[in-house]
Amino acid sequence: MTHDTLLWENVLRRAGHRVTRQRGVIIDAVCAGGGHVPLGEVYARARRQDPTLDRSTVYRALRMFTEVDLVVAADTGDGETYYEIKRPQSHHHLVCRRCGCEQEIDDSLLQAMFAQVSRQHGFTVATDHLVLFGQCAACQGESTMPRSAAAH
Amino acid sequence: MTHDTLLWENVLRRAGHRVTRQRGVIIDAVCAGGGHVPLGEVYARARRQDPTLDRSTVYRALRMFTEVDLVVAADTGDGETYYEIKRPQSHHHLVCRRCGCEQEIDDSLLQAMFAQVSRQHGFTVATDHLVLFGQCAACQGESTMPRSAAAH
DNA sequence: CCGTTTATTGCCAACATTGGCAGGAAGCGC
DNA sequence: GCGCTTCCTGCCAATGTTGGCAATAAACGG
Repeated sequence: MTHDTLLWENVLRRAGHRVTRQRGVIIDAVCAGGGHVPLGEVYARARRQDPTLDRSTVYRALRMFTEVDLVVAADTGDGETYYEIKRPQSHHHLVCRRCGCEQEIDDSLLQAMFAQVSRQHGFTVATDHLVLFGQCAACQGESTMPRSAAAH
Repeated sequence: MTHDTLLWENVLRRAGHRVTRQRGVIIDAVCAGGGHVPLGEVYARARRQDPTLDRSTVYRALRMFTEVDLVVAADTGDGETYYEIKRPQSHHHLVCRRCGCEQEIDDSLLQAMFAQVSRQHGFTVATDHLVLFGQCAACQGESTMPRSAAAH
């Protein structure tokens, strides 16, 4: 099990939210998915446990989970939002625009930049699941063409 | 005028796209909006010039403009995507989660981090309009450290 | 346990965005 | 200019997501 049942219940209660059967099913579904799970998959998986579950409930639950830092949401730009159980150490993702592959990068790479932003603008960055687009190592090797020409 | 009429026409032609009345109206509407323009505003403004213009056309044109680097898109997380004429030097945005205010930051702040990503992962980041969420200077003063003068 | 209070749910409608399709127009060679 | 080819547009349907509303159930005090 990726999450401790008591843990999320307490997080919710402490934040003033109620612990419901639906929310349990939903957070289980996120865990079951492993890494990044698109909402559709969370919904499908949760529906198997509770066939009356509504999509709105999943959306609302996931948004709330994000607010209390139980899960992180990432928009990879393909039209769907992906969810993932929040790990103690936050991380970010690189998404290749060419082949669509994803890889994780460590938060430490960004911390220096965040600190600089804070120094220069007094702004504390709280983005804990950034998605950076670009081109992965493999795709770079094979592409001699300009990006625009290869796109379609 | 923020954009040179001939410029965008040539960019489109060179990329193998056609120059149409609709696209002209749309890029004018983006320019007229100044900085960040939500799609709805681009649409509304463009409709005034051409009442038969369809929403899909605006979406498609803006996506294409983004691909040929005439425009940059930014998702600030409020449900709408914002568009902006691409400036020679790319920049990014800080959005305060508390008060919703936005400020620009320079690309140079991120370049070091991008270089590091490239070194460690062989991944070339091509994100040229990042939106970082967090808390602005003003909001930090009143929330992180509830001073004597603070709420209640 | 039982009732009260109020967050939450399921249903439904609305909004933002994308994709398919047939008619229309841009670009090009004549 | 004229016609051909192909891209683009407008219309419509579908998908992803959010919000309103009445019924329901969690949390809490008696």
